[in-house]
Amino acid sequence: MRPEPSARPASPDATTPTRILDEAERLTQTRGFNGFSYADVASVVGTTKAALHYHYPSKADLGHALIARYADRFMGALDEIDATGEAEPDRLRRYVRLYADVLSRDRLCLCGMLAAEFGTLPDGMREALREYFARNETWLAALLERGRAAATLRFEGSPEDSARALTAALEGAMLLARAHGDPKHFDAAATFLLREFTAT
Amino acid sequence: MRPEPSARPASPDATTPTRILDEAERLTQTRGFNGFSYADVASVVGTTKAALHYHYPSKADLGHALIARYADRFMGALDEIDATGEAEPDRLRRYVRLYADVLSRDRLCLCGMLAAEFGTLPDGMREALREYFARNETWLAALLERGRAAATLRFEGSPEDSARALTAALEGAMLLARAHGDPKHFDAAATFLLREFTAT
DNA sequence: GTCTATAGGTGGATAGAC
DNA sequence: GTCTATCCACCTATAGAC
Repeated sequence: MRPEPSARPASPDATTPTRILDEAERLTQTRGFNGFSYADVASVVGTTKAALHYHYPSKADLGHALIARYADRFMGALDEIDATGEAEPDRLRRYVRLYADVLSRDRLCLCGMLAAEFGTLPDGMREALREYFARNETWLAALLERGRAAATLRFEGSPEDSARALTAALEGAMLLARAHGDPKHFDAAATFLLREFTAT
Repeated sequence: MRPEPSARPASPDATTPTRILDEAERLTQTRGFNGFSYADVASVVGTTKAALHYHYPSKADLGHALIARYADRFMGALDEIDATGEAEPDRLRRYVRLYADVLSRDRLCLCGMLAAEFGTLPDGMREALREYFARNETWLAALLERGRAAATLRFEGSPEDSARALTAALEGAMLLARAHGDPKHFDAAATFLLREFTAT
């Protein structure tokens, strides 16, 4: 593969499995799960392909671990948003910012990337992906419903459908912002979406 | 690779370059540009890898041809929409239906798929992709602007930003509908978006 | 837990006959 | 234009020493 500009481990003090996941995650978010090899990860982590296979015997195992950790972190971030106790429009803005932060680090959503590679993923990873999006949308739908009940958010149709549309729009906006080479395109799309839900 | 259920050429009477493009297009839309090989295409077309390399010397050449044909067809479809002379809301519905039709054939937008693989694409294909989305959004922005002027469409902000948000949402909705395994998720998102633009 | 070495397969691409 | 045969780089994965 074409080597990345500065291929250095992001967290040199972490344990090996963590450093492997860190780099595999970065590569999946930038090049896709099919866009990197064990050799790519090993060269950045500073170890060998065999060591990777010791921690993650098959690439499907690695992929499963990637989704599990990413999902845990994301759900953790949602818990933090809930813990703020803010009103729904503010929580919604925080939710959108989660995506913007990923893009600002020149990455795409790990699961959005994997969704694009859905046709080549092993069954286990497919199921984990569906689970991720389902939990994501369940949380968002609950937020939308509370907001509508409190008259601070406005939308027609079911909260579930609106949550799915919003998630899809954010994933697509990340995708196209990167293709355009301009993160501001994401912000414009995000502004548009937030306006639709918060307009009086 | 895991062979597809029914691997038969879709257009057995067409010329070889066309049949190659047909199958490469199908594979890109289902598995991604990095998710298939010349051998995969050759086996379905009923020829050899060498014959493919005769028509498309490198995979980048093949990719460029894929984008060019897809873009031509898509812009042709936009011309047809314009030729109907319908009001903007109806044209917008036709535009959304273009995406739904692709999904109904168990495919994703070719360029959306390539956008996800952006990090691994050669420069020429990246440029062609940007061009595709730019033309797409220009057409859509013009439609939105006319609709707003005629008071048949409603949105805030610039037509360009709204067009980008809409395109992104449709691309993302295709992606997630496939991951969920349910095309109805796309329809729900499309309904939501159309309602936002056409609500009185 | 990490290494060297290598197996076994597939990737894109080419040479040269027909 | 299409074929057979082949090259070489790279892929995932394993064996076995340390």
